Amino acid sequence: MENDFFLQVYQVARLIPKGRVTSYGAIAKYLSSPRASRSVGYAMNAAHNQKPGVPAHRVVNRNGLLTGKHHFHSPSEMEEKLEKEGIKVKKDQVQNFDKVLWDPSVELAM
DNA sequence: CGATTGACGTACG
DNA sequence: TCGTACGCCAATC
Repeated sequence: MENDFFLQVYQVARLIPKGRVTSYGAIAKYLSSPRASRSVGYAMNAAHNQKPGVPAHRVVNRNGLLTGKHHFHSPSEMEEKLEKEGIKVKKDQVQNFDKVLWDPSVELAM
């Protein structure tokens, strides 16, 4: 359904498999708005208010950089969770980003 | 309704 | 290769 743009972002974010990450642009692209990467990040800003708990820590920028870690309860919580899922994070930078990258417009396809 | 902001992305120098 | 500028989309003031 054509829920709010925010809702779609949350839905996709929850679909991110464990040990995988995605980028704001990838989600935006999946929402038929490849240029709405900024809105995706904005949506994540409200993700804190979501009850289900959006795995925003699995969402990073195009560079695989944890740009949004500063918005978590703790700036280290993001990388800590990522490493906990098997993702290697080096100084806010996701290692093997291409390997752990989970693109909804590719994995979910169609 | 207009202006500003933001967890981005791409282009240009 | 690195830094700065501009554009896009949605929400908030």
